[in-house]
Amino acid sequence: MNDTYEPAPSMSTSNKLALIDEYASIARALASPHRMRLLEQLAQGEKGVDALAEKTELSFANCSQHLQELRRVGLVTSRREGKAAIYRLTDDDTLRLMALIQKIARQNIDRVDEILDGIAGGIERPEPVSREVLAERLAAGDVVVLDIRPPEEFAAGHIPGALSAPLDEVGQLAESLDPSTPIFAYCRGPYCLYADRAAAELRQRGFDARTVEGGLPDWRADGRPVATVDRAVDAVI
Amino acid sequence: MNDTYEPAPSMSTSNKLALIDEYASIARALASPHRMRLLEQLAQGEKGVDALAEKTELSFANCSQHLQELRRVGLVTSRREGKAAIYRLTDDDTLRLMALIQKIARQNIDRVDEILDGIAGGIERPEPVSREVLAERLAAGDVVVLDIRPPEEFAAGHIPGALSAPLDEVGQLAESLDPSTPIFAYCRGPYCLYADRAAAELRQRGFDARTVEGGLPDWRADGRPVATVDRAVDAVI
DNA sequence: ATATCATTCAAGAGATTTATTGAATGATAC
DNA sequence: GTATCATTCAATAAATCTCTTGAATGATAT
Repeated sequence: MNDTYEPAPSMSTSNKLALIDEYASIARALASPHRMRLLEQLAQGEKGVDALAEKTELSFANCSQHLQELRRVGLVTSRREGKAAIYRLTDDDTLRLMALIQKIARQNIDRVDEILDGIAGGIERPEPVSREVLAERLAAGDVVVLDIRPPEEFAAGHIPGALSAPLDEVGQLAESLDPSTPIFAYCRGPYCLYADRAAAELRQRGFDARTVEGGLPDWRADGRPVATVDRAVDAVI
Repeated sequence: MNDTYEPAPSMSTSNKLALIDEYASIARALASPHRMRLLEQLAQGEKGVDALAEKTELSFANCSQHLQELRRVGLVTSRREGKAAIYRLTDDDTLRLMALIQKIARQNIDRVDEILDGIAGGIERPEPVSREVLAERLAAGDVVVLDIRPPEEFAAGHIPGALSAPLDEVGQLAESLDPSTPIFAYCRGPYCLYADRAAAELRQRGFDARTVEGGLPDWRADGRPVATVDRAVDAVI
């Protein structure tokens, strides 16, 4: 950009700035709702460009360009499989980054509450229940436990006895539930909002719905049992 | 913004998108080298607008606008002190977010190496030394340990026996060191690049300089002793 | 080789972001 | 009250990003 007469007495400013530019470019890659949605899709498992274009309702070329941008900064990687290009998140750091951003968004309570209130209808949110309580009530059988994550993640591992209830289908599922039975909802973890959104919607429909502290990873870390779904072939890797 | 005719059958799409927009806007706030530099400055401690404008070489109004953008998304907060507006990072999550982005940048080894090689001059980077080895060599007294963090952080706590060597001053300090004595450099932690940059520069000058695994927080977590600097009044909070 | 399909590249109009300028605000001192 | 200083606001031109279009590539099948 500028600097041409840099005597470089110590660390040269241009190198320092080059690194900062690198940081900024990673953030820039995340700074688009479309790319964020692409990452959310990829968080559920690797997908081809066509599937992603369809899910995100982006044009083909546009979707491809966004994916390339994400790849350029190392947030996703791709491989070819025949004619198809399969994209996936590079590693857990990408997930962690998304989770951290979501956590910060949540802590912007003032602003996010305006949005969440659109979901919750102004009803006050109850405290999450601990995993210990969840385990007790689950053993007693007097609660319904919902796994709000995408079906792929549910299949790969879930709390035994939980029902798979992807966010999109919570409303539909609610019609078959008894409103007098409490509902505990969980998702990916403390920074994931799926369970919050689902519980808010269920409370709005008159259910006694609460979220669970932490998500499946925390449950697993407690040393508690995890169930998987055996599907036709190798649906679970 | 838009949506007026949303029957909201289950989770309404507009709420979902509103949240994703919120995430993206947080990332967008980070997606500018200038704002990233402002955050780096603020990571060293709270500062007024004038100090930040000077440090980052931004015009006053421009600096103020960038800070407002960071505040808008909750990454920093401000308070008034007389006529001055003092800004600081909202909480550790902002630091964590920066660290994670830096880590991802570092893992983009292909690209970042091109930049780091500009610092390292193509010399291969040795493995970091463990904190255990550091403690032994420090006790034996046959190494120089450098703390590459900003002076404020050094004052608040550092490895006993370490010299404060802010990145900007490493080159200058090097002139007073014996090139035959190995140098161990540390900074904030595994995702902070200060020590890497300092060690690269020192190696380029002919020193045997290596980084330490982890940073001061890890050292502290090991239960090892930490020294502080007592300054005039309440420099250390 | 040719055809076909999925993906990528390249270029341009349109929208958004940025830095600058100069004026407005808010807090303190007189 | 007025003056002064630090900061913020508002408006504009320049730079950048985005999406669309249509052509180019790469892999497979015929």
